[in-house]
Amino acid sequence: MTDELGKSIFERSHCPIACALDYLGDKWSLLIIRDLLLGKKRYQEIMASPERIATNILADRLKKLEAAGLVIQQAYQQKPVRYEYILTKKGEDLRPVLEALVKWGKAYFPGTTVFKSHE
Amino acid sequence: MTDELGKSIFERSHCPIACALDYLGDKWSLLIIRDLLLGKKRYQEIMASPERIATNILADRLKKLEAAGLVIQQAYQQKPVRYEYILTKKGEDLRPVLEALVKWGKAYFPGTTVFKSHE
DNA sequence: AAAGTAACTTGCACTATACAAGCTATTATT
DNA sequence: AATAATAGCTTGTATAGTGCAAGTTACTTT
Repeated sequence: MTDELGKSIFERSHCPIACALDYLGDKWSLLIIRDLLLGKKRYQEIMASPERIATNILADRLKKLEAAGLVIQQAYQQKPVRYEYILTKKGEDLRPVLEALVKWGKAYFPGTTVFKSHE
Repeated sequence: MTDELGKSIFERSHCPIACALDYLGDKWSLLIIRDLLLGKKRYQEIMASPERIATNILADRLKKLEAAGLVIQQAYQQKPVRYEYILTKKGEDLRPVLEALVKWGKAYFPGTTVFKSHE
C-alpha cells in the first residue's frame, strides 16, 4: 500500500501503533494536539502553554501535522496574512487517546491537572 | 512536588499529558509496552518484532522504563543470569492508551492489524 | 575445539531538539 | 515621522537522541 507519492505508508510495520507513532511519537506533537483540542488556535496561544515549546519546533510540528492531515491552516486576516490552526476530523479523533493519557497521567502523577478549555 | 532525589517530577508542566510524554514521548517506548502487553517477555522476543528496534535502543528503553516504574526485570535462570521483563500495574494501566491508539491507527491507516497475543 | 545463543556494551555517524538571535510585514505609540 | 510592539516565523549553533555495525561475556550445543 502506497500513498499518492508512491512511498509506503507503513513506515516501520503494519501495526497501527507503529504507524501512529511515526507521526505522533515525540515529546511535542500530542501536546500541540492537546492545545488545539482545548480550543487554542493561534501560534502565540500555543507558544504561551506552560511547556515552553521552542518556536522552531512549533513551526516544524505544525508543518508536519498539516502534511499528515491532522491540522489545517486557515487565514483569519490578510495584510498581513495570519493563520489559525484547526484540527481535521483525523486530528479530532485523537481525543480518546489524549483522554486515556490524561487518565493515566492523573493516576500516576498526582498533582497534575488538565487546563480548562479556554472558550 | 519532588521525588526521592529531590528533583521535581513535573519536568515540563503540571499537565498529565506532558508528564506522561516525558517518559513515553518517543518512537519506541510505547511499542515495547505493546509487546509486553501482548505477552512478550524476553529481550530477543522484543528484538524479533517487525519494527526492528536497534539493540542499544532496546537496552536503553528497558532501563528507562524500569527507572520509571513501568517494567521490572525478573531473572528466569541463573548461570548465566537471564531476565524477563514484566509490566508493573503502572505499565499495565497503559492498555487503554494503546487501545485508543490502535483504534485510531486502524481507522486512518487501513490495512494495519495488531499482532495477536502470542500465548 | 568451534559455533551458537542471550543479553548486552561501545563507537561513530547522522538526525532531532533546545536556545538565542534575526527577519518581515504590519499596527500602535510618542 | 521615527520608534516600539506584535505575529509568525527562519537561521545558526550546540547538545541530545537515534541508527547501524561490531565487539563482549558467559554460558550451551555440536
